[in-house]
Amino acid sequence: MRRLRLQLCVFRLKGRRSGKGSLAKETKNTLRDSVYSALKAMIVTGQIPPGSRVTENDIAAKLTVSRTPVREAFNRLERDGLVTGRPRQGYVVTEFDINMFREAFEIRELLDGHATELAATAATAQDKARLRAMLAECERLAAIPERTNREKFQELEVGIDLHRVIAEISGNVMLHNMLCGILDKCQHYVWTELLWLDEWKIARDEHAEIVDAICAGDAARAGTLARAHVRGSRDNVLRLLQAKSDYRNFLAKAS
Amino acid sequence: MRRLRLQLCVFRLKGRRSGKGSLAKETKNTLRDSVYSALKAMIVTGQIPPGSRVTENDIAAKLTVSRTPVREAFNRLERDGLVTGRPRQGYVVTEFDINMFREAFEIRELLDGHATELAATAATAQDKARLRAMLAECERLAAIPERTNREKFQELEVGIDLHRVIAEISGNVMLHNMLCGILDKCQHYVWTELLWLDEWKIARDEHAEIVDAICAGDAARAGTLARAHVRGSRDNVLRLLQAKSDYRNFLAKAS
DNA sequence: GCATGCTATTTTGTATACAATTTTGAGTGT
DNA sequence: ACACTCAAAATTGTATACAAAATAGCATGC
Repeated sequence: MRRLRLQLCVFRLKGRRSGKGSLAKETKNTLRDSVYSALKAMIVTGQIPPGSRVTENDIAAKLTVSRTPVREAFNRLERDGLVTGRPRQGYVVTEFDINMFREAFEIRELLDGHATELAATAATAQDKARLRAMLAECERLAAIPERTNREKFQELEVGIDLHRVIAEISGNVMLHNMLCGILDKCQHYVWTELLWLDEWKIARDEHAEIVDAICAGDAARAGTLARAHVRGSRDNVLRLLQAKSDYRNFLAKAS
Repeated sequence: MRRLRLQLCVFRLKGRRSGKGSLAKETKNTLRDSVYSALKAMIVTGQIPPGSRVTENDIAAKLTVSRTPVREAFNRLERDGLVTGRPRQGYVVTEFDINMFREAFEIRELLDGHATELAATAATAQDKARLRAMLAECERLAAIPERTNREKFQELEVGIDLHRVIAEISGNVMLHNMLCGILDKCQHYVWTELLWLDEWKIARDEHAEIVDAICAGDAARAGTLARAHVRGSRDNVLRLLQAKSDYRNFLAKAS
């Protein structure tokens, strides 16, 4: 059974402090929250790969805290679906499950579509500026020549954050929270499974169209575009997964 | 600030062991799970009223366990949105918030509608029998003459469970989980805020129509009915809340 | 050489002890 | 009578100790 070996953070996530060593008082919340954020960041970015077993002691030692806050963080992560734990067998980073991926996108089509409709009605001038700025940031990151995984990941993150922000603008807090939960999982999977493929590409044009519709206040069009975008993303991801699976089968047959 | 006084269970929830005294090995899972179930049942049924402050020590003492499993249960409950806790100020059973109620029903319209569509396609003969049995149970409970709150609550619970089962039949596990989370909250509110009103009535006929459509395999009709039913429930609840609010205002003005 | 059973280690589950912070309340001064 | 201060109590946050269970490794027997 693969055992976790915590690697140093390759890069920092904006906003979140991905803790290595003692997580100081940077985030002056409770330790539990800090551990939660740190672990979540490590999982979502694939630094702790899916399927790896994670023990409380290791994490506690790495982060130089006691097991208690680590346990509580694990509880929350389990609730998020990022780790799965059975009674006395510890926790495992949730493995990729193509069926769950399908389910997630099926729900996203509903929720994202609705959130985008609401956002088109509710967006203030400030909100619109914020969305446009995110698009610009995406463009900037995409235009960097010979970019590394770091830039690729940043582009992915901004692209997904765009949907989080749209959900926030919708004004329905519960909707926002639910979508964020789903997006965390998707991000985790996309990053760990797909980003290494050269063919990966964020649908920048689709994002731009959606933002345009929101800025124009055209709720119906924004919703339609968003739903189509989710379907497109799903198909794109499933296609890549298929290619990856084929490749693996090819390797297996060759050996 | 109101302090919690745990009351004895007035009646037991089917399936769940609502723990009073030491929660024995009935559920042979971990203590954390037992505490979680017990607390959740107490909150959902309003035995611990919204707004009451809940301290770890009280619960731990009542259930004769240490604070550790209680803390972990609180963490999960907070994640469910049934209690809200601020860093060093303990936990409070989430208070009723009419806006959150609106948000929940807005999302339910999407998710319940979709789940019902899926269920109409996916339901097996066994599933259909199960749904019909639940309807029959509802009828039976409704027909009891001079029924007490106990029967009223049971009818409510079966009526809500119907939606949980439909979501389960849909086959989309994530959808099922999300809907269950929302329904828990709604049940909690309906029970604590509205059930005392005589006008409260479950829409038995609407439920029957939905089940009929599912059994007929008519996905489109089932979905349409489900969405209309959710809207109807929302309007019904909001109307009752308005009446309650008016009543309170009347009392306040009179004094 | 392989399977089986036992022990030893690891790891989680629970309890308790301690620290830090917030709340409460009494007491004092105006 | 009211407000303010400070101390004591209560409560959560964290650490550690102990118990129970599961895993892993080794030895033994076939």
